[in-house]
Amino acid sequence: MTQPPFASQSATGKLPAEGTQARRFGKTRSAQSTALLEDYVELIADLLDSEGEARPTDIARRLGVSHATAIKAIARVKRAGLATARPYRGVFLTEKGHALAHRVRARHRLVVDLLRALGVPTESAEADAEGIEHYVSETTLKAFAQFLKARG
Amino acid sequence: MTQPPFASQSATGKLPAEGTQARRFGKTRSAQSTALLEDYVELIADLLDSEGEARPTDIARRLGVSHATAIKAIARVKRAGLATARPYRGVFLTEKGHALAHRVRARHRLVVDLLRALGVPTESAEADAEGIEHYVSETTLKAFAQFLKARG
DNA sequence: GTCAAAATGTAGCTATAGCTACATTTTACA
DNA sequence: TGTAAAATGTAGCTATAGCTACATTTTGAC
Repeated sequence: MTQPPFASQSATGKLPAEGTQARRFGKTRSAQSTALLEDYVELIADLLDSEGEARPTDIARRLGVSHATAIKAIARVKRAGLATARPYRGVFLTEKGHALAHRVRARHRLVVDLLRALGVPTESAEADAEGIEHYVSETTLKAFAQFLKARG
Repeated sequence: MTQPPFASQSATGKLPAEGTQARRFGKTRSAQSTALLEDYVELIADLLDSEGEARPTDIARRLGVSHATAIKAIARVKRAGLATARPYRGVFLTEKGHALAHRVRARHRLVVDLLRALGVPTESAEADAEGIEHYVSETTLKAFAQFLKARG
């Protein structure tokens, strides 16, 4: 990692209250556990739309993991009630899975649009959004939407 | 593994090229592995500044994890060459650790400042930044700084 | 229809990150 | 100074996420 270009003026060096900080980190950790589910559900939805089916091998290739890893993750997605799959048949989303995919897609687009509005090149915006999107709260999403609306 | 005949990725244009998408996800995954190191290093630096020492119990309490979990993580931080610690003595940062802490702090402040500039309430900005900051590329950071500078 | 290749599934390994329970060392104070 | 409490460290459990290697099922070419 390299040096960020600027330091801001709002540095106080003060730690937040213990409980507050612990709550924040805890939230961040639980967000990590849902990030994978969200990535899989979004990709399954995309594949269903564009290919008509979502196969483990395609999912694995898209995510850059082995098919064994993908199959295990798909099992988790199924356990979470987001998808269904029968052996040697494709993966399908449940109602709940479709709903999540819809939310995740909208959020992804909003994050990408915001980054681009701030002058981030499309490639970087898409790449960074992949990580960022899982950690953006509803409150922050609303602020993003407001900002984009305000500036046309 | 060959491409199935129907799996042309230009079908809808919704999905990025396979390799591109796999690279993005891979990057996101490796960012996750460094996120924990960054969190610990930043907190150790903060504690060293404000308390004069960084003790495992304090670190654990701040992060909202058990002290055993913190000690294991500290071992990882040491293995990464970012900190030193002798049994029953506090944790200290190496040169490398200090440098990382500095970069991580600057990045954190920049992300918080940007969110606030976009109208996100301070509480949400601080909380979301905790997750977001680990996934913001240098390119995006530069865009953030530029945007903040432009609007004074 | 057979049979090999591709896809899918399973087993078992590593490493991380969390936990509780227990052991050890320091520290504080009566 | 002794001893109990606090802090620290260790052991061992769960679960996730990755991998390779191998087994099974489906598919497709002939």
